[in-house]
This record gives sequence, structure tokens and C-alpha cells, in this order.
Amino acid sequence: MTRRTFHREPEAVRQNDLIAATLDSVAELGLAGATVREVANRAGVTPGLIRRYFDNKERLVAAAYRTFIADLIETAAAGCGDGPAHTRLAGLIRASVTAPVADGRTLSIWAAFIGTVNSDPVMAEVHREGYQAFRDLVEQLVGECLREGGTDTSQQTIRQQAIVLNALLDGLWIEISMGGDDFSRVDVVRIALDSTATLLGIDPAEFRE
Amino acid sequence: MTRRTFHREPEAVRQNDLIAATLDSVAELGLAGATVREVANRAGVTPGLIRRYFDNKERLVAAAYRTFIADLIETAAAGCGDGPAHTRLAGLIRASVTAPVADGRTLSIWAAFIGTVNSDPVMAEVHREGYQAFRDLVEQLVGECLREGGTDTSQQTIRQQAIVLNALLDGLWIEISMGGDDFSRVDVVRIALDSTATLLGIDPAEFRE
DNA sequence: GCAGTAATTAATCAAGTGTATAATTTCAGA
DNA sequence: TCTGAAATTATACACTTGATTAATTACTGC
Repeated sequence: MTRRTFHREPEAVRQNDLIAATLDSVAELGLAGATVREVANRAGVTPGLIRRYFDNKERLVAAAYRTFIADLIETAAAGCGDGPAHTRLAGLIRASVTAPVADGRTLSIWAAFIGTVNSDPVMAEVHREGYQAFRDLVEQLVGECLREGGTDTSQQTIRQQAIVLNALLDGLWIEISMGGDDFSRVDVVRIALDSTATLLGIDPAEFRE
Repeated sequence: MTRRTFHREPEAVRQNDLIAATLDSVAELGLAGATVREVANRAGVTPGLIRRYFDNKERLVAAAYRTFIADLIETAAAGCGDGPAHTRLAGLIRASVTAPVADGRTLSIWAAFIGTVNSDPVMAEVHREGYQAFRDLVEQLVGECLREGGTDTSQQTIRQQAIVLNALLDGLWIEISMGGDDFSRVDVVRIALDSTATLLGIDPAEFRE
């Protein structure tokens, strides 16, 4: 009986493969299904190898969560482009309620990880870091938008508006990703943009992309 | 060595205890921590007994999820009371963004369960049943509110408004429950009511409780 | 009080888990 | 071409998991 052949990979590549395999496992089988063996199989690798790149399974999972959130926010933020604040905010909203951000797979992974935040301090820290970035982005865009609109806006009201808008986006994202409603016939982007405009007191016409 | 003493309980009581112990385990240790032994310990019972009341661990978890959602919606709906639609909707909103509905423990359990919906058909069905109830409730209240306001409202716009409001409530609920923001100095009920009024085009004054 | 029934415990099993380590293989550099 | 070092595999271990079954206990009805 001969050993299976293999070929070496740079450290970064192997790490990425293992993280990708972890996220696939979580998406399809749940967090409980993301066993060391399952992840190794999907990465085309032997279980023992994981230990060379991640001290623990806990570290692997935390790393997977970290890159997952970072990618998610980056993808959403990439929808901003440049231009006036209205346009950038509209881009962010559009990206947040359409694939690949709004998507069943993404939601599954997100929920599985969120479910651990309360009982796992490491995951809690990873979570905190990631979400701060998105909330700050929303708050800044909201601030610019309101100032562009000419309204005088205290920092406190900007903050409150950002909280509300953030909540709306989260909620829409969940509803759409969950797939309970039949959104196939509905223009989710239009709904998201219009309700945002209403919430912020902006002229909806400026929001049409 | 003598056996530990025990006393019998009616079937319904034991089932409730086991479900409660399951939810406690999930909240504090995550879904992975809700082992048969952990649940049994918390219920003051021996692992083997679980099988007498639930065929599988899967059934136990599904039952726990079912009662969790049912209780959650019931608690929120209880905030409605009676009276004009405006008042009932305001009550629902208030209940949704304050304890015990908006609460870290509740969110943890919710997220842990949601994370399984995509990979577990049984949990998916339980989930679907539960959420339909809440969405229908919101849609009905929104419909009544808009009609009370005198606006002519097609069923389609009612539906869209309900989707958006539902999303806003979900998002606020998550933000508040997550505890990332410092909501201690902020009146979350006021924010939720005002933004709802803005969204539905209702006079905010009618929403102050 | 007493017997029978049903609930509960205790003990055990096979399977799967994360982890550890030694044996192998690949590959870069001389 | 050859050698040394690093990556990868293979194997094994201790532990936990969900599940099963027989022995024991508590309670109900007579």
C-alpha cells in the first residue's frame, strides 16, 4: 500500500484553502458539521495538516469567521464607488440587498457564527472588530448625505439615523437572504432605496440609480 | 451504594423542563454545548430519560426551537393589547425592542437555531411555521393603521410596507440585543416608534405612548 | 397496606471528535 | 544528482457524543 501523493503549497494558499473549506462546511452542514476531518476532505488534505497551520480548531474557526466578515464588508463597501454621498450610499444599499451579500449561503454562515458569540469570547472579539467597520461606514455616509442635503444635523441625530438605517439594512438583508418572501417579482433594490430615502428625509428621486 | 432518589413528574412538566434546560444550554454554551448530558444535568435528570420523552436529540432540539419561537412571538404580541391599530402597533414595537424580547440571551438562542435552518430540513420547517405568524401579525397591523389614517392603500403597498417595517424591527431587535451600541442613554422605544411613523407616513405624535 | 405498572436510573456501547506524533514524501539548493 | 529540511500523510489515542438496555425505584389503584 503506497501513500497518497501530494504537492506542497505556499503557506498563504493552504491557509486560504482551509478557511474556504471551513466556510463551505459551515454553510452546507452547519457549524457542527465543520469537523476537522470534513474540512480536511474538502481541502483535499489530511486532518493532521490542519494543525500545522492552525493551533486549534478554535483558531481555524475564528480565522474563518474573520475573513468571512472582512470579505462581506469589503464586497458591500465595494458597491459604493465614488461620487457624491447620495450615490455612494445608494451603492452600499444596493450591494447589501443583492447577491452575493444577500444570499442564503451567506446568511447561514453568518448565523452559525453569531450563535457562538455569546458563549465564545474569541468569537465575540472577532465579531466586534468586524461590525465596527460596517457601522462606521454607514454612519459616515449618512453624515455626508445629511450635510449634502443642507439640513443642519447634530452628531447625535446623525448617529441615531445611522443606527436606524443600519438596522433597516440588516433586517432587509436577513429577510431577503432567508428567502421566505417571494422577492422574485419585487424590486428589492427599489424598496430598500425608497425606504432609506423616507427614513433620512431625502428626495427619493436622487436615489434612483 | 444506593441509587439517587427521584420523583416522578407529569409528562408535560418533564417535557417543559427538558426544553427549558435545552434552551438554557444553548444560550450559555451554544448549540454544540447542548449535549444530552448537559441538558439532563440542568434538568436534574439522567441522560437516558430524555429518550423517553423525545425520540432523538434532533426532536428535542426541534421542540425547543418550536416553543422558543412561539413564546417569543407570544410575548411580543402580548404587547399589543387592544384599542386602535396605532396603539396596538406601537405596543408591538415597544415589546419588540425591549426585554425580554430584545435581550442577549434571546438573540443567542435565535442565532444558534437560525444557523441550522439551512442544513436541517426539520429546523427549516419549524422556522417557517414560526415566522409566518409574526409576519402576518405585522402585515395586518400595518394594513389597519394605513386604513385608519385614511390613505387609500392597495394590498400590494401594504405588503411592501409590512416587509420594510418587519425588517426594521428585526434589525433594531438584533442591534439592541447584540449590545454593541450603548443604548443605555438612548430611548430605543422612541427611536423605534419615530422611525416607524416616518416609514409609514403616520403622525409621530399618535405613536407616543 | 400491597401489587403492578410506569418512570427513572445506572451502566454500557459503538461511532465520531480533536489532538498528538512518527513515518514518509516532496522540493529547493548545492 | 544528491541531500537536507520542511510539508504532508498515516496511525493512534483519549475523550465525548448519542443511543441502548436492564435493573431499580416511585407512585397509582385496589
